[in-house]
Amino acid sequence: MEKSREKGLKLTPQRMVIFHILLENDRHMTADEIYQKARAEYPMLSPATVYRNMEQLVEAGLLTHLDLGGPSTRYDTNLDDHHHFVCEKCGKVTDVYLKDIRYELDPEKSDLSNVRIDSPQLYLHGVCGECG
Amino acid sequence: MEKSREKGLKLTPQRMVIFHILLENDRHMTADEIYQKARAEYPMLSPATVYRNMEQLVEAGLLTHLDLGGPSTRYDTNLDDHHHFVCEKCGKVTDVYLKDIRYELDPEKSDLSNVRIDSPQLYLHGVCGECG
DNA sequence: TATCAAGTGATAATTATTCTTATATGCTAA
DNA sequence: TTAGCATATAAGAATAATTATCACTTGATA
Repeated sequence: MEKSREKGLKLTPQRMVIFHILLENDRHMTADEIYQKARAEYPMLSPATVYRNMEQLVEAGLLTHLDLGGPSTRYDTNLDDHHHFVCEKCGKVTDVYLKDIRYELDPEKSDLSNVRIDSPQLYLHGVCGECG
Repeated sequence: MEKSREKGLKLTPQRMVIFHILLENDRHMTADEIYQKARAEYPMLSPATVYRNMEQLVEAGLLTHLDLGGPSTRYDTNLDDHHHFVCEKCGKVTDVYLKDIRYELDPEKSDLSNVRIDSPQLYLHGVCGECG
């Protein structure tokens, strides 16, 4: 029975709390933000558990990293093909859906002929409605 | 003489060393990488001085932050209008110059009509020639 | 010359994260 | 049914990156 090689993620109470937080909140939280909220439901939760679980969820393909400056890694629960707008003032992140994106390299300055591009990610920086 | 209100950045020896490092090296260094190289030239240099100066240079418009996941902030000395390719394997960052970039929002899902967009930044993730 | 802003090194402190260790839990094989 | 293993955990130590604090220096300015 080839069963033993599976490394399944068990659905522990801690994970259920984390899932719950992820479902109820903003899509672009840091591990610490999740930890802070989760302790309300599960006070003995340890930060290490949250950090560990977040990375496991990334590996399992349920989350992705979001790289927006700032000290802490953010996680994105939105797995759709999308992009981001970031407000420079308040830091709020908004998902941006595109119908189309196309870009043309400047061949004199950039040669990407020998690289494999997986995913173009567009980050729109600016000032949001509330701040501007 | 309206001179006293200027807050000039003095050209201290420490700053000269930092400039020197910035000119001679990769365009996407972390503050610590710069510190490590700079101490060779100026052993009593303090890390705080490097971190402090890097942020001052950003404020002065001579550098920009580069947001590429990973633990440390990177600084970009290239002020041209450009974008970045990041190798997922080795982490190397390559400047990408575009002749043109255009994107079309999906109006049903994204409304950016009340935001001001300063700069679209394209990040191309993939695998570089050496790694792929 | 007294003053002051800018700048610095040393060090403490903070933040974000990871590691370590001892322990728990539930499945699986004997 | 029970030993053993993989998965998981809390707690706290440890680490890395960065920032804050403080006392001191320096060069320009009033």
